[in-house]
Amino acid sequence: MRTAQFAFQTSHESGSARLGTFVTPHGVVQTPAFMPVGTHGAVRGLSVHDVSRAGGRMVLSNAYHLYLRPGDGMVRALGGLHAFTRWSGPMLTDSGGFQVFSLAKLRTVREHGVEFRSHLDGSLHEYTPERVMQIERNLGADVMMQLDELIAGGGEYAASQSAMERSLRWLERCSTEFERIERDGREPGLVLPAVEGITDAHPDDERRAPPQALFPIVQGGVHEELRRASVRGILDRGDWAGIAVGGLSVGEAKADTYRTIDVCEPLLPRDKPRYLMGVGFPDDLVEAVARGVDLFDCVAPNRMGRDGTAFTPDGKMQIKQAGYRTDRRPLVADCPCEACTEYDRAYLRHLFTASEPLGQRLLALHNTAFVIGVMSGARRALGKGAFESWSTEWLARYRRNAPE
RNA sequence: GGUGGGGUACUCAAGUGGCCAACGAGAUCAGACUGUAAAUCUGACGGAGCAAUCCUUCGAAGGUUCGAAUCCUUCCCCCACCA
Repeated sequence: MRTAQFAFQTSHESGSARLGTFVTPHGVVQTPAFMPVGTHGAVRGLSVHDVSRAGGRMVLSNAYHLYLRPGDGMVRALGGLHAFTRWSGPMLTDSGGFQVFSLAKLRTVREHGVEFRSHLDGSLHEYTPERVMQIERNLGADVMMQLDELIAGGGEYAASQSAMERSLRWLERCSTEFERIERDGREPGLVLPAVEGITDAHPDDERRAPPQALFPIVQGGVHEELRRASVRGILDRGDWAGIAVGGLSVGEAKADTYRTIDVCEPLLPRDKPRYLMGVGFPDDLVEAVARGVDLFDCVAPNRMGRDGTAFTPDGKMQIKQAGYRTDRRPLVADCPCEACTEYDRAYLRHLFTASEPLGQRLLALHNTAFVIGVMSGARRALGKGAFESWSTEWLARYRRNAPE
């Protein structure tokens, strides 16, 4: 595995929390870090400049969605995901494992793979671990995720076990295919779509995939033995540039989420980044950093902003509330984002009541900048050796007005 | 002046004797969203009450009926066409 271009180092620790540096072929990410989600090759509503200005250093896209549209071969023919989207920094592609879960009504899971009925046009697609590796290789993100299977939060032991064990078997197949492509180049039969201006869609040196790393995903629901077995199974199968923990924040109680991270953490290699998939409520981020997680992604900041909920140091805020009608204050005092420095709450509320897309964009931008800011706050505290007091105070303030 | 159509809750708009405090939509208010089928979804929306329930409503006033937004009479407005 050409992981030489991937490296991870920690410089400070506080309990399980770590301050680290994740090196990828497209740049360096200081951890803990939040990765904004750009499912279709764009962080919804935001430009790459918006994301960059918000402090984003690494973003993700989704292999399943890009495979359906515009097609992974098309992305490759257009120069790969970096060139296509103009995001020049580190990128990660999720495999579509989450869609096995979220599009449950449209698919059938078999050992060989997943049969998907496209949500776009109803066409049938076979999605195997091998095919997913080819897709993610064609997309060309720095980090690619294995195909996995997850089940709804708090799932039964047997179902969790079955999904966990299948994820391990699929990891084996993903890994084998990943190495085959590494060795033999991309699948020789692939005919790339014709793209104007590109005369030779795949010159010889293009046959070799760009340096990429494959991350395995720990599964096992909220069952401790299963989580431990999953981590052991993953580590038995090789050395990875990073390890993800998946299948959390999918409906289970927060206490179970935290407890499950606690179960996995001591077993995970200390010299590799840990990526907690799909977690991104501000308090969950801080709790997970305290439990040794380095990387996060989540659609919630963007989506909740789009739907009118803003994150603040004092908890959630619903900008549509009538009380903000004449509120001239910024959304969050001292927040450096565009929404907070250029506009006031009364105007932002107005944009929402008037259904102006600008309001959605500004709150999505703010929330994205906010969670990224929480991560940089955590890094500063770690660097000063003050993480424990910082996180305690941060969580106390954020939750002070919470109803629960 | 004549003929026809119409006035329903914040707005638009169903409803023509009991199942109507009154379909539906919008607006408004509140809430939810965690590896994005999400500019989505949920709830409230005449008043009071935790609730059973009670009170006030369908242009106005009378009337018929066990019972009316719905039927009758008169009146007030609006629209179209004809003079």
